Amino acid sequence: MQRLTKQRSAINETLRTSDHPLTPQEILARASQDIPGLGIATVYRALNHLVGEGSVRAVQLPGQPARYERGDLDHHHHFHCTRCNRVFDLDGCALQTNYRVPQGFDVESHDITLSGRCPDCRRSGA
Amino acid sequence: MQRLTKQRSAINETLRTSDHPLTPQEILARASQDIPGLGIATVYRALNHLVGEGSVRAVQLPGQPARYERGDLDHHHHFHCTRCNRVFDLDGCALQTNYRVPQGFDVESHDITLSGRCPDCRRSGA
DNA sequence: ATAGGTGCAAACAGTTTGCATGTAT
DNA sequence: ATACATGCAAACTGTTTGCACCTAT
Repeated sequence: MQRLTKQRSAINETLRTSDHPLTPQEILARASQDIPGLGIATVYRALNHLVGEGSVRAVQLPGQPARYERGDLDHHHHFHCTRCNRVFDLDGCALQTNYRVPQGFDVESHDITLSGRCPDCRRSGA
Repeated sequence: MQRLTKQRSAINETLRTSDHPLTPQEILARASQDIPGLGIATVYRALNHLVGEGSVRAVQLPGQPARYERGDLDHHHHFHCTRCNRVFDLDGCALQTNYRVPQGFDVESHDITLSGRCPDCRRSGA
């Protein structure tokens, strides 16, 4: 039901070899080196399939285009550099362990994004 | 330098009397009752000004259009119901107090969104 | 009087979809 | 052989912008 094409392999491979989440455009740029003529629609379709399967996860940052990362990573969160706009993985969970929501709410998941300056931007910029 | 027009008053009033963040479309719908003919561009422009001033804050949820809330609220986070798509305010900070990022990162802010089912959807839906 | 605001429509960015063609199975 | 995938372009959604007109100061 799921066909393995060279485009999907290239997209998968791109995700698997990145140490941080990538936007569809970044994935297109990288995978295009292997598959000239690759279209952005194909990237989106592949990503949606992979997300559906669970082998890829969408990383949605406030006010940013979606980024994607492999789905087999341990639970973690992200750091968004507001200067260079890069996203870094942060290990572990930053949610307060005893945080309680009001009665009746059923929490199924959580997203945490820390923002600020990454080491590079801190060193060079102000 | 900042002119007080009836459209801005209406937009401000809409935000000030809501107990949860509103999308530009929701703001338009509500404020249009006072100001017939109000345009969506005006809503966006007013919101951008207000955010710039700090009197309004943007609430960006993963994969959702931006929502806006008054800027004078205490630090808090949000709950997003994945069934009805409503957003609720959660009091207090849910960030682990002793959470540390790797050396060199400068954390300036954080966003936390809990997702799941709200009491209404839990009661009715599955 | 005039700097700034408004409404409309056009322009944009990110994402999805229709369709004819191509290809893994 | 055929069901599914691809590439292109058109469509869509959320947001911004250009422009002529309007209005709070």
